[in-house]
Amino acid sequence: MSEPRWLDASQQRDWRAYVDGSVRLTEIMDRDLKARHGLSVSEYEILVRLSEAPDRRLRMAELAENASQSRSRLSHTCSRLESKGLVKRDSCPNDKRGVYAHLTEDGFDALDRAARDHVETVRAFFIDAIDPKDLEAVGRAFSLVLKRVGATP
Amino acid sequence: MSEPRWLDASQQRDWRAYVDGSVRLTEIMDRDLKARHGLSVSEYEILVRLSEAPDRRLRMAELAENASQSRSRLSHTCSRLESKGLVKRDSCPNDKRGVYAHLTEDGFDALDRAARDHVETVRAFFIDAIDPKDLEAVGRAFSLVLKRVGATP
DNA sequence: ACGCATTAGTTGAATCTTCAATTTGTGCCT
DNA sequence: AGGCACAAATTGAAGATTCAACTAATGCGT
Repeated sequence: MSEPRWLDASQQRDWRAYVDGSVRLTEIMDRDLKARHGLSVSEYEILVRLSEAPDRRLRMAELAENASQSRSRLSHTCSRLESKGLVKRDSCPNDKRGVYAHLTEDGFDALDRAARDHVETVRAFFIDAIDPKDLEAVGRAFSLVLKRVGATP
Repeated sequence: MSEPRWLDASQQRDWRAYVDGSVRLTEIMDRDLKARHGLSVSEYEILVRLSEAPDRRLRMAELAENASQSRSRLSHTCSRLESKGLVKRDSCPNDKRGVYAHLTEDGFDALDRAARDHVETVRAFFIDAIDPKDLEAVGRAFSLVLKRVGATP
């Protein structure tokens, strides 16, 4: 019941800048991807992680983990992606409970096209907006956040 | 149709760290606020902005802008907050189209309680995880992102 | 003062996400 | 082998968000 340790003025400013900036930024990314390629950011992320996996396929649970999504959400989103023909699911030989999601050719092509535009947006609103030293600091900062969060399941 | 300028390895790392870190972080904030106070992050943000406004009230459009939400989303969310008794809306004397949203006493109390816990979570997973110099860099970085994004309506 | 483009805000339907329950299968323990 | 706790994935309903359409009021230009 003690008085909480409030943030000091500069911590407050930094936290707020991050909160506001990141909300606006993802909104832009989302609009852009949706308008130009009909993909939401979370669909895009799924395609990215699959494209980087060996054989372009992953177990659902692993994909959920990589893409920072709940399993349920991934199931639903995968169904949509599957009906668009970008992803295919089939069952896993070893573990009969398991399911592999993998990129189709169309999925790979769609990702390739989307990524070309997406990278320009990332540059325009993030990379090019930030001083290179600060960008490295952002990287360090969020790696540590990630670590901290990861230690809390 | 030219080859896009892909990110170099360290830009890639930094961008990814941010994307993953921020998704996980907001997920934690959301769970925490919801579990302990029955508020989503976006509801919380609305209460915060109202609490800081003169007379604890704002026009809907201004509130939407401050809280980085679409007007439509704000309308829906405000309806929920209103039915919880945390916010009240009444019409604006000058501009008959206009609506003021303002914090109720209950709303202020709920925010006060939530903020005390929230600040601890922000510390635990963000402020305390990051080197102070890097935190400042994050603040600078996202202020610029915000500026860049703001110039694009 | 009239007309008309613009702004404030809300609404309902479609879409997406979360939550809790369900199904199916694994693997340990005895 | 039988029983049982646990893990993988999906499902459907409830809740939240987006999108487009709508109402109502303002204010500018003539």
